[in-house]
Amino acid sequence: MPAAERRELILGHASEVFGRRGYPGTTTEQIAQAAGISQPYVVRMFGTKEKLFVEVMERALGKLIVAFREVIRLRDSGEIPAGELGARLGQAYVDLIEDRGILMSLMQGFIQGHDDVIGRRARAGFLEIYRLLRDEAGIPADDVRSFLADGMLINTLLAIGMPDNFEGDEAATELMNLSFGAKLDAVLCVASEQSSRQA
Amino acid sequence: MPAAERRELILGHASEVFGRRGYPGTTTEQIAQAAGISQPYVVRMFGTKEKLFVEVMERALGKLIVAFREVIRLRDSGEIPAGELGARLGQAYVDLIEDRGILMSLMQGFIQGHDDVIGRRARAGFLEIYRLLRDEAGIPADDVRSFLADGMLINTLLAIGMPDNFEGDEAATELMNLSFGAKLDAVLCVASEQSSRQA
DNA sequence: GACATTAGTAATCAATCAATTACTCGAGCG
DNA sequence: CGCTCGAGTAATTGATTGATTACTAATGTC
Repeated sequence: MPAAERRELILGHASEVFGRRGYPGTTTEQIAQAAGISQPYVVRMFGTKEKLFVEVMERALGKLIVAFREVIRLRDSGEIPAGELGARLGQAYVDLIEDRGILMSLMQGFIQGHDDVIGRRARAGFLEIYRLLRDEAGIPADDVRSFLADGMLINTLLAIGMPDNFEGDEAATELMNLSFGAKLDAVLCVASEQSSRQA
Repeated sequence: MPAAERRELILGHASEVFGRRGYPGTTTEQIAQAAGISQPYVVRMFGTKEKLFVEVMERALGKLIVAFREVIRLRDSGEIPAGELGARLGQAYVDLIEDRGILMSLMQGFIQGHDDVIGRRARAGFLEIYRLLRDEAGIPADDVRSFLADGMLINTLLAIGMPDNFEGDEAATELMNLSFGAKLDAVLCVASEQSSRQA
């Protein structure tokens, strides 16, 4: 397999494992197994575990930005009404759950703020999103804050494993309905897929 | 020093270190150093690192619940107007930042959802807060969701280290002003204290 | 004044993990 | 063929880490 392809394959699996277990909680061996290759090859391809994680974060941030920019483009070209911008951005965010590694590995980077390298990149990334929504999308600052807050709640619910473990709990069901809206079915579908893949 | 007192002292320091570095990223040695005792004693007092972390989470959750219940009591006894309940609860939450370990160790537990023991406890704790606000405080479900979202954004901003590294960044300053409100000064004060303590 | 009991520590161990080294295998190619 | 180069692994290593063991020093107390 050509190196570029293998690289992207590793990044995809690393994204998932890092997203689930966090940066310090993930071993390069776990990533190697997920990608179906040997541990030394993971290290060799990215230099260090830290560099791999930073690349995973950058890839996730990139996909998030692309998704948001596409919605903004649709608004600018008049394909969607300006009043719907917020709802469409929210929809774009929730859609990203389908590749859960994207949102989760980003979140895992966010809570690694104490780390010099990862923390710096995480803060820059977070502010990049903030500016994108405020300046490029033209959303009022406090609405951006509120939008980001909703996103962080979604991230937290995913990270805490709520979709995989809410079995019949009335409060959990209600909270998830309110947080994920119409996308809830898709979220649960992904959850059951991932549970079975893990087993 | 009597064991009970030492225990609480260790829990306090463990809360801070776990909150900053996360569960897998923290060593029992780091906690021992912070508490000024030997590493084996930390392990002996709590059995395992995992049990210590669960106790840290439980302690943090307990303090959060006490703070919220106090606000609800003030509303019930008429000492604060019912219309101010949400604002007062928000204030109570932001006040907790002064012991940053409380919010951060809880957050570190939330993103450990994949772990059987910690994840189960984290989910139960999160739902406990949800029910407290909805049932005991009587807040409409979607307002509770929104309140929790704001809390998760605050947690994320703290975890990402924004208060310690926003130096002159216009976007970061604006976002923090919007998120922490009047409490921003106190947040930054704690931040500088912790930075100097770390050095 | 022996004797527990409590509050700790020093030394060490087994396991884990990221990283390095030294290889192997196969495809292209002159 | 002989030879290199890209893709990959097996074996190993040095450092870290949670946990265990075996101790010691102080504090009552009968």
